[in-house]
Amino acid sequence: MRTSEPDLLSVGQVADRCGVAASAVRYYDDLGLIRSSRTAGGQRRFERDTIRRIAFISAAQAVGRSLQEIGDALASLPDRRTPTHADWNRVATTWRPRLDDQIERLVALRDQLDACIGCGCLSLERCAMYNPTDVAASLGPGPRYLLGDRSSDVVGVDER
Amino acid sequence: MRTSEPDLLSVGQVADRCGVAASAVRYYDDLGLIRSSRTAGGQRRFERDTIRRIAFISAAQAVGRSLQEIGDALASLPDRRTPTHADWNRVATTWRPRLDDQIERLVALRDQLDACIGCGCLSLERCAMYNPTDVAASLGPGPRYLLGDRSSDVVGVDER
DNA sequence: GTAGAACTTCAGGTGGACTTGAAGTCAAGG
DNA sequence: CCTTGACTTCAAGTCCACCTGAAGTTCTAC
Repeated sequence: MRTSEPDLLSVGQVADRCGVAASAVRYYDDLGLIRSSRTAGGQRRFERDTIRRIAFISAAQAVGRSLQEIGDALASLPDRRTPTHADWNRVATTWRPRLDDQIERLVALRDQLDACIGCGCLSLERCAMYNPTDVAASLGPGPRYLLGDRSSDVVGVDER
Repeated sequence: MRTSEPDLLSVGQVADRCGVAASAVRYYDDLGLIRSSRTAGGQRRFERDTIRRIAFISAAQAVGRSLQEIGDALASLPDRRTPTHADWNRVATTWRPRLDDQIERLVALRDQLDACIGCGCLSLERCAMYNPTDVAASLGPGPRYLLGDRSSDVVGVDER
């Protein structure tokens, strides 16, 4: 049973606090997204700021970032001390433009859907639907999109 | 060699025009997301409006929709005739609120990141980072997020 | 000191969206 | 008619982000 909350947290404690599975916590640890020390018996122990790192990981995943990208971002956090406001602020600052970008693209897509599907045009050069390469990048690596830029193929043919 | 563009398109022609792989086109066909007829020799042939369907599929995937969801949406299109403006409009209309919602959540996350990481607070009850369940749904099924709602665990503990 | 919850590693599984390769068939230009 | 590129099916492989289960070990409250 877990009672008090000491300075170092076990896998299960971290998992509970972050709302992720223990297996995920171990996985993040194996990937180096979070750090752990070990007890004499070999069990993982985490600093309390690990919770914040995992919160960041979850939020970042929720907007489509891969663990690879997230790891890159987290790499800018200090390894040997608890991150300060300034440390986190640096991470937030680098990500903010990406979020802005993503929002922009979604808005563009929505507007295009209205203007384009709505009117049934889908005229090839102009249409976001038909030239989705720029949109594909907006969510980072989710499914592979395979949207090779075939603009050379796109001659203004009426699709009816 | 593909020369003229007849009324019915082959897998390769559709793939080229849509910027997706031929294997993907076949896959969509197998899933019933697009329709095909067959030549005497058993080769697939697609109507030209298939291009539009695939454009829709690609765009929808790019914003995180699964093929399942996309299939559901496309199911409202007529099977035996080329979709009209009104047909597509119906699809656009049903999806618009979802896009709006998704945009809203992203904006909220961005603002929270500014307010929350920026200031270093991450105070548990208030923080979008720490209570990301509502955000997880914003991109549909991508990676599984596992963000079980543990708000009961979230007692205002100072994370330092 | 002991029960039992929580931990360990490791191998293998899952799901979605395809891709790849093999072995064979079809279509169209010369 | 023949070549060649494009097509066919089917089985198996890939990638990511984990999950599951087994078999064994550690931790902690009593």
